[in-house]
Amino acid sequence: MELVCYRCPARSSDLCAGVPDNELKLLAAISTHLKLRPEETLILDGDASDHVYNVVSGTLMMTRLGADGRRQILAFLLTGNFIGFSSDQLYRFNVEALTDCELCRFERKKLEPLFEAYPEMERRFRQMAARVIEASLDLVFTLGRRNATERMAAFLLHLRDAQREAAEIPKDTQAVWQIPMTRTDIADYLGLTIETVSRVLSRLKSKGILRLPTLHSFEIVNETALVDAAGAD
Amino acid sequence: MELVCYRCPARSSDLCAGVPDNELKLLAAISTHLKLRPEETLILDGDASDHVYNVVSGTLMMTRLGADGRRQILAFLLTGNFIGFSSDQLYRFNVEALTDCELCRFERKKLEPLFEAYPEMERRFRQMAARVIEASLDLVFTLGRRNATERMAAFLLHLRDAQREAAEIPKDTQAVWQIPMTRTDIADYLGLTIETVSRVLSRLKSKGILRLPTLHSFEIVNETALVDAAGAD
DNA sequence: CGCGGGCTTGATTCATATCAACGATGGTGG
DNA sequence: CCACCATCGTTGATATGAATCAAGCCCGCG
Repeated sequence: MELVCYRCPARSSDLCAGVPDNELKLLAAISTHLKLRPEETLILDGDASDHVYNVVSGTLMMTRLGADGRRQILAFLLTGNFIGFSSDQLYRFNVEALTDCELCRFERKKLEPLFEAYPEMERRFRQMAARVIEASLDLVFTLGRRNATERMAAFLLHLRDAQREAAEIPKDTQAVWQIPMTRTDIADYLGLTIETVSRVLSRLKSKGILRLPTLHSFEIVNETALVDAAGAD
Repeated sequence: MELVCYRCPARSSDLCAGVPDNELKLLAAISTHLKLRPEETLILDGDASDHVYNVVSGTLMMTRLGADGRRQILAFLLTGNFIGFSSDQLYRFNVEALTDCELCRFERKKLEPLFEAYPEMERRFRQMAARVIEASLDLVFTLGRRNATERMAAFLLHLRDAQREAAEIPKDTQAVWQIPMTRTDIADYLGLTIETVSRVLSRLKSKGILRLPTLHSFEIVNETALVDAAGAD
């Protein structure tokens, strides 16, 4: 049981990093493992918020649906990310798997006592919340003040950074990065249409800034130009 | 000294509500009072994040500036709101007063021990963080998926709700509400231009949905129509 | 081999930005 | 107290970036 946590790819996530190795069994005792296949739903808008999750592997997305079907993707969730901040008894968003996913699931009310026992864990939890706030505000800036090209460029750089970090790849490594989501998902994240996403990618490619070996991968050929295209910030 | 907290308009804010009356002196002991005049700066991008704040009265705004001067307002901060979530040693945003403001200032490192002593306070702090996350995600949806009219309508309803709550005004009261910010501020919050804001307001007014007694106040004449105009969500 | 879903590309439309002029309002100094 | 000016807001004309409408492509799969 302990081994599960020891070998967990999300061991160093904020949630778990606050617990010392020798106390990991406490975490393991209150957690259950969970696997999801692509398109499976983890949380539906309106679900009771009595469980929280840690992403062990895979990619998920957090979405909100407007009454008339408009969809906004609020966040993509990758290895190490925490899911479950809620000020209410109910979740007000959906979470859905994009790829095969492994998650760690905690009952909220069992997790909370640990915060009293391990102030370090609680401290990290707060930092985690702060990071989520900052990520949301970054997206606010992007949606409020960047044009289509800038949004796309910033998104790709963000995707790369997340994968770099998760895989601990050194900064100057040239690599082909994954795009785990569809064009539609990207559009619904960046507040654009699928056609605009496609056009902007084509333009970045034709300018020699990107390579797009497959629909779901990219390589940055000219990083300077891409950073430049991401613009103000 | 204790009296200051007892009579504080933000006594029931999340930060302070976790502390029982008889322990208020602990909060008072580590807090200092602060007044700001309109346009004064509380936090500058890059400032050390070693103080946090509670808004006692007045309105402030949290902004981010792009390299080329583009500005996005990330949040308006009203009575009872907390300022200071940061995952880092530095703040990555500005906070500026819109009106005369009173604030309560805490040293972060003096506040944190209270969380251990008062788990209820810590619990409320987490809830507060969750609310900030939800507010940011609401704005993400607005910027990503609503048109100019919908943004404006949603914003006005939000302004009303915040004031209603702060002043504890019953739900069906007809009233003139304040608009503490300029048209430029509204534009920079909603990801629009000042001209568009102006036009949308004029249209809502000419349709008989709003009254605009002064530049900085509004009255909702036809609430149903306004809610309708706010659209999907 | 044909079919379908996801994607790209092109033509056109439309919402909002931009550019430009004018109007209101509030503060200051004569 | 009034007149002036600066600032902020409104309104109109035009430009433009992205949405919408419309084919057609590509690749995996039955």
